[in-house]
Amino acid sequence: MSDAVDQIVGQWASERPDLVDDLWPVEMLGRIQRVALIITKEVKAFTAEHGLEMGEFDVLTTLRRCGAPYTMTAGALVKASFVTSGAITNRIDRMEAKGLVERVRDGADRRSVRIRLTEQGRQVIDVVMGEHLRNYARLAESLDRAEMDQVAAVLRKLLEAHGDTTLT
Amino acid sequence: MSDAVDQIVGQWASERPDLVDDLWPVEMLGRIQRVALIITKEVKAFTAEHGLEMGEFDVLTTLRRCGAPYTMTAGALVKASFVTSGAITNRIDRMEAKGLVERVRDGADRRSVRIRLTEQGRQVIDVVMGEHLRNYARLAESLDRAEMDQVAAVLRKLLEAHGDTTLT
DNA sequence: GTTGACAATCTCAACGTTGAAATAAAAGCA
DNA sequence: TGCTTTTATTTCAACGTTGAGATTGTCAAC
Repeated sequence: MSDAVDQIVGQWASERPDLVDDLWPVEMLGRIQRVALIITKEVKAFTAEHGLEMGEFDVLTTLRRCGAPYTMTAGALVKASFVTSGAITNRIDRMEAKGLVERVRDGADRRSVRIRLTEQGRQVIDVVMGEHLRNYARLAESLDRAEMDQVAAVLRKLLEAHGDTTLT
Repeated sequence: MSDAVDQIVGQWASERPDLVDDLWPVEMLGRIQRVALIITKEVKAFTAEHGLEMGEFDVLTTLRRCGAPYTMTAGALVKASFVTSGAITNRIDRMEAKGLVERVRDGADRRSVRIRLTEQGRQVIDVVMGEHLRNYARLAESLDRAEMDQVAAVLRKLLEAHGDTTLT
């Protein structure tokens, strides 16, 4: 069988025969990009069903999995995400308005702001996370576990090489 | 060794032991998302060095690899991309102002617009594509070819399952 | 030929992010 | 104590995308 990347590579091979020996990275990286776009669209649709932006869902999961009292500084959320500080400020604004998180000014260092999951926020993410994992499983159901393990192992190596090793 | 996804999965296992048996899709899909974010940032930085948005680069490659006369309708570009018609219109506007493409109204069906690579556009993409492939190779240099082939084969299967099999 | 359904593209306000500048507080040091 | 540097967050205009609607053109049926 063949997918869209096979066609793309085939077109390039026809149009730029001088590049045929350089097309091999596209076979993996091109597919990673396309899979990511498809998965992202699916996850966006999923979170929208629960009234959440993907970025808001990301903040909820980050706060929840760090454990009680479900609190991180704004700066820590920036480092744990792939977005800038301005984006985090906006997300917190929206989520605070929704009652999902609250800002707590730290007495010790009043520059920093602690973002804390509210009880409502914790209940929301505890429900949504379970469904998210079921949705994730559905998105991967065409593969068997051995195949997924192979991909995971290689991509772990790639992430390590790019320094993606810590959350903070 | 361990990466950020190992830590994320470990946190969830601690905080939600009831979900441990459901976390396995994160091992693959979570890593795909993170690798894609890293690669996207790198490619954005690369195209910016050549004065191009990533979306503009995408249009250039799509037109170039379809072969002479390097022409597609706006609708075909929408289908070949992961964005809406409004985004394509804006991209074409910008690229036309830069002299990279030109709009040619079709005589046969005047609703449709043929987008054609200009000579300048073709020269730009022919240079940039070669460098892009070298950059791609650099981004994947921590892996050997067998590992990449494994990932590519599994992701091809996943893309097929999600219907990502044709360009148009 | 006129009508109505369909198709291709463009328009535009709303949205989330970026990135640099502004604000405010803490820390280092004379 | 004063002064500078550094750190944490917020502000804000510019940017690209979305998504619904408007515009314009085609085609089949009558």
